[in-house]
Amino acid sequence: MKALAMLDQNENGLYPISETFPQTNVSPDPQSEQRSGGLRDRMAAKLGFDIPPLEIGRVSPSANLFSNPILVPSPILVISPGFSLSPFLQSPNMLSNSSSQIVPPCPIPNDAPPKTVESSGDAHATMIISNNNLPHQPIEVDLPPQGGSDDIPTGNSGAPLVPSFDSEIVAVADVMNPISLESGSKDDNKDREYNQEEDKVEDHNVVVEPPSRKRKSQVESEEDHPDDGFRWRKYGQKVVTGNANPRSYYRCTYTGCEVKKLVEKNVDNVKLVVATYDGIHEHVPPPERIRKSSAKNQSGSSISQDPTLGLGMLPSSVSTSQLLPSPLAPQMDMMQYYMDGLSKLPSLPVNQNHGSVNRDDETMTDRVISDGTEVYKAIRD
DNA sequence: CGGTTTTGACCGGCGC
DNA sequence: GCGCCGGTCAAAACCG
Repeated sequence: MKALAMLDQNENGLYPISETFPQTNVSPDPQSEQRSGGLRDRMAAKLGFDIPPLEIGRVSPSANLFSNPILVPSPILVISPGFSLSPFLQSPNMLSNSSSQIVPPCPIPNDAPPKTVESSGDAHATMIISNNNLPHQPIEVDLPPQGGSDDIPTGNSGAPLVPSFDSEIVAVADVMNPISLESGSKDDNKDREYNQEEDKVEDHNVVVEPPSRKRKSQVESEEDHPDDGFRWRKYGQKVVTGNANPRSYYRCTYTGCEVKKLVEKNVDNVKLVVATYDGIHEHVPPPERIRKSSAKNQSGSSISQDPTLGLGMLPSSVSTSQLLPSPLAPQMDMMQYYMDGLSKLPSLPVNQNHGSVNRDDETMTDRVISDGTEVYKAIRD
């Protein structure tokens, strides 16, 4: 999302939320589609590939997710299967480290070629981000099957409520320099195979349905098990071959949620935590965690800084009315959640120099927060 | 006291 | 069949 905002950066370096979050205009605005389309066109022009339109739907995610017929329908984002902003919001690195910088999903000038990375896992795409210690840090996100997924709830429009990781990641991979990560893992072969698939995608502009819903992220973290907004219960730990650092096994504690997470430290860099998510949360993060997140955000330390934030989560349905009682609450909560995420997004300098911190980063971030808050406030009012 | 973590044991898949 | 390995179980310990 932030990356999208960046792509639409105006000459002042600001990212008006009205364009950054065209879909946040919760009222059915016939012009919003037009605006969104305009932004989309500009982005598409910059990115060099066609971006399916974002759709705004008034659907009841709760009805789908929780089968509660009385809940007031709440506006949620319905992202077209062909495009989703979720990776940007979900990108832990984007939300985690104020000093980290994201390589935008578009060709950017750079003095030196980014550290080569390749998608890993059986269905991963790769995003390259940088950070002070790791100039180009990969985020690897597994791609869930597109469409036809039994367990991914869909809205009235049929678009998945669970954020889609497929095509947008592929799109990101398209315009970046996906290459090889020095992982040496036994998944490398599969990685290469999938890269070939991505190449096909690039050739034909067709999204290939990935076979796995696993998602893998490699993030920097001082913690062995960084908080990601969800509650996990550790059920095992094992030292696996090829890595002296033990691998920890976590299960989501949410009743009925089968999502699992494997966390292990990178062999080469213990500051890198590799988190592999198995499954997709079809529930929202614990409300207290969200509130805690907001509170912590203001104090500069939050779960949004968690490197693994959001992977495998369900941000577009965060605004279920189960969280807050007011009919307006769902919208507010969603907005707050997005704003929380936005507020933690570091600035996205187009000109990135090997992870060096843009001196204007903080200022730019502040401005973004300020603008976003103001615009959001205006929307709310 | 309820939830979480720890940790050794157990199980199934896979290669030899 | 055997051993290795990754993943899971479950009881005890720990913690707030």
